[in-house]
Amino acid sequence: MLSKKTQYAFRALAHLALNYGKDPVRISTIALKEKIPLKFLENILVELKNVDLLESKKGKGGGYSLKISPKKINLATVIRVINGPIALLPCVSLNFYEKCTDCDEETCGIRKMMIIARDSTLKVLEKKTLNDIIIAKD
Amino acid sequence: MLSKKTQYAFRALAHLALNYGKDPVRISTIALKEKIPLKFLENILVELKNVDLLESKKGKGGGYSLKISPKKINLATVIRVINGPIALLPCVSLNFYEKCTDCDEETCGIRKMMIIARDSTLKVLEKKTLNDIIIAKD
DNA sequence: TAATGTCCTACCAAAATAGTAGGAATTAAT
DNA sequence: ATTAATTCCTACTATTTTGGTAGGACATTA
Ligand code: FES
Ligand code: FES
Repeated sequence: MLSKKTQYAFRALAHLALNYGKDPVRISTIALKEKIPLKFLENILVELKNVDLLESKKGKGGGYSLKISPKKINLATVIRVINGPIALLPCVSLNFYEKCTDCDEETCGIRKMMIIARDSTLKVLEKKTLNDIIIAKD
Repeated sequence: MLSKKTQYAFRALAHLALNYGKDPVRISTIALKEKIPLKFLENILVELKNVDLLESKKGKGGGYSLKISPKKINLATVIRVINGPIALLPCVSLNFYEKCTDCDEETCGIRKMMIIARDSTLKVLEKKTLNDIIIAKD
């Protein structure tokens, strides 16, 4: 399951997606509207900014906004930044690969199945975007 | 990601699948061959027994064996028993549903996307079985 | 009744999760 | 220049989950 932090990230990003092209939105506004703990949200938004999904402006009239179009931010990207690997096992992760201890990759049937599962999941998560989230509301 | 415990469970089950129809296998044998901590493995096997995937025999000549055919044990079942929910959010879990706090299910676009992702993942995990794991070795 | 095995209860340390606190840095308006 | 508004940074903390271990009770077979 995704962490609450990741769920918060999605809610915040969906909020910002609705404001794409408009003025920046303050953290406090997002926290209030989306009911996310303020200081926790601060951490999340900075992380998203550090990977260039968001941009920020300080001082009066400042806040956060999406750096790129909601159509170009897919769900897999967000999950990887905030939550980590999408694959079910480290040995099948594309972005966070680690060798399984005491298991031989060549002959491992578990691994082969988990590759199939991963590809099936990724097919959805890499195709669906923030834009799909906000249009799905209707 | 799946816990190490779940990965151990799969390794043990794959081992037992290869012995399906034969004599029961001792915990200590599985622990040794699959390199799983013995006492930890005990816990795992008891859990799998409690949901009727395994059967056990005590005393000399005893051990564990699959209670049903490896073709009838799918990966989703194993994951749910040892690891918990497969869905990415509590609000889209079929077997471990919980309401999201501060999020309205009717209008939530995040939820709608995660349902699609869940179905895609389940399509694989519910179709693939222990038998697929052991034949995939070749 | 002794040996062989599973089963049960309880405990433990390390890591991850879900935050909180306090202030520094930057920008904009006065 | 000063002040107010806002993000940004560092660090701390409590709770839960993970990944085990220990010791013996219970059941089965020879
Ligand atoms: S190599 Fe990763 S599970 Fe076997
Ligand atoms: S209802 Fe579960 S994420 Fe919105």
